[in-house]
Amino acid sequence: MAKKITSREENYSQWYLDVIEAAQLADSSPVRGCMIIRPHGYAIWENIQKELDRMFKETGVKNAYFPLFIPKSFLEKEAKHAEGFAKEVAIVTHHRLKLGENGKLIPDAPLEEPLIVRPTSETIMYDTFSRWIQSYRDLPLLINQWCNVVRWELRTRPFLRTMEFLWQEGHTVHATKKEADEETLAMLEIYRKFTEEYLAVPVAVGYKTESEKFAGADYTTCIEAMMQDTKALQAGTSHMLGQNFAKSFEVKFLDEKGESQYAWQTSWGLSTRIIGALIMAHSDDKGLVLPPKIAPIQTVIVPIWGEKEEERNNIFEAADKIAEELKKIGLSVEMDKRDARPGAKFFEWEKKGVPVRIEIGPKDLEANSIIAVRRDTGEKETVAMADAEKRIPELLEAIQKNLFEKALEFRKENTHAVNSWEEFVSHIPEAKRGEAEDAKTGRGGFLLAHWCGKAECEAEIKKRTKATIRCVPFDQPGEEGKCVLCGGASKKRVIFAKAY
RNA sequence: CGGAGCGUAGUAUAGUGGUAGUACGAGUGGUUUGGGACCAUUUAGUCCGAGUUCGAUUCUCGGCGCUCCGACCA
Repeated sequence: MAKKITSREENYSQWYLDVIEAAQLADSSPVRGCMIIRPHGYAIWENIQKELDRMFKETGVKNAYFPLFIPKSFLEKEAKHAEGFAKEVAIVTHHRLKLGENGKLIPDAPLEEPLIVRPTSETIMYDTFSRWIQSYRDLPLLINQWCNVVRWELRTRPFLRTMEFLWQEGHTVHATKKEADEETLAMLEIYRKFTEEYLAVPVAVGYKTESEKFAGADYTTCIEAMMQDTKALQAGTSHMLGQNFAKSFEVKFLDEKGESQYAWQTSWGLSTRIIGALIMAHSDDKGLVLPPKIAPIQTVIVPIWGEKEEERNNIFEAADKIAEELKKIGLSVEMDKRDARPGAKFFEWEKKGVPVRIEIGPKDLEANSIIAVRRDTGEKETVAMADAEKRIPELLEAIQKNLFEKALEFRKENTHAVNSWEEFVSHIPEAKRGEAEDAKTGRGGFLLAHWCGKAECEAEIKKRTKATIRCVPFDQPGEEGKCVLCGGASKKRVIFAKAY
């Protein structure tokens, strides 16, 4: 029997920290809520970067880098943006330390203007963009930046909400509103495609409500995923900024008639939070389950040998040959020749989420075959050595497909159309200390319900159930209905869910 | 910053007002190797401080630490 790592029911976040061997620094630490990512977790991030970067570049986006520090005056320029981020920024006020009498270092030399550690880079980038852009010939400007940002959150959760996180933020500038609208949706589509096709995590796409949109945007679009505990996770956002920042930062251009115009802008981001989504969407009690397209190791080969040295050498030779063949067709292969028992190795690679394990032992060598084991289903099959380079990619493809379908099926099972308040609250999970007022014993999930569009109703529902509007989905058909709370008129259902 | 709970070996856990156990891990020697090996052996622990007591790991108070929950959050 496999040893369970830690029960998901008891403590979800501890469980996935265990499987990925990552850590969040404790609350008592001065850098509480920051995270440490070990090599195996970081390798996943590198693969995410690689694929996203490729997709961005196909649309003409170029990478650049801007300063970590933002002058306070920059953040003040766009009023809504300033208001939205003021509560959660780290501020640099000094630029030197002096040695005190007791050996303690004391901040010295205050800065004339405090610097904000970027919570996002709109302001510092657009100040520069205003100088880069002169005429319509300079547009569109399509810039992306891979960096870290800091948001001083009161309560953190590993990967899902950390004080410092890694992300990419894209910023584009356009001559027309239409072009910017299209860009906003095009980038969201890249996020959807990436998340579904590479991470095998199905997502709902739609608009954020006014109360949930990005501070300073005209509107925000998002992808929302469902985790295995039925809670929702915002996995990526794409914002139409309109001319809000253009007006604050003087991002102007001369059009074909020689007239000065404010530009239209978008920004879009996806962070290390997506690793949390990946872990929580697929993993089981044996550990991580990684979709083949993003797994740092796609196949691990575990040779099994007896006591005879000659036999061992023969097995190693055959294993090396298989590894070479698989590497030649582009797979990432790990060879595990360590002197340990096979069972111990199996468990270790399962915990790390490697999609396919290959076993080669004396019996297999004799039969000129190998054993291939799928991580998602645990199924074992015998494959002729000559067929390995054909069969292993097939298995990887099947795993990728199966993971997505399983997650999609789970989401379907936990999505409910509800038509009354009684029905709505019947799906809200049982109340714990200090939780939702109207909670019953439901399983949660996505609730498709009518909503009148008023922020007061949205807030009241949140207060009573802890469920928020995750998005106003693009693909919901128009349908006359009544707001689930106040009975006001509604033309479309929205997705309510408890969120991370 | 509030509310609750918990502090026993590297980790996970028992137990007791009088000698602190077990498992895993780690070290050594040997036998092993197709699902977390076995035998022998070694290793290491009651968060800190004060009080009650002949005696405190246990009871009381204070501190510190950790976890969970809440406020905050695109």
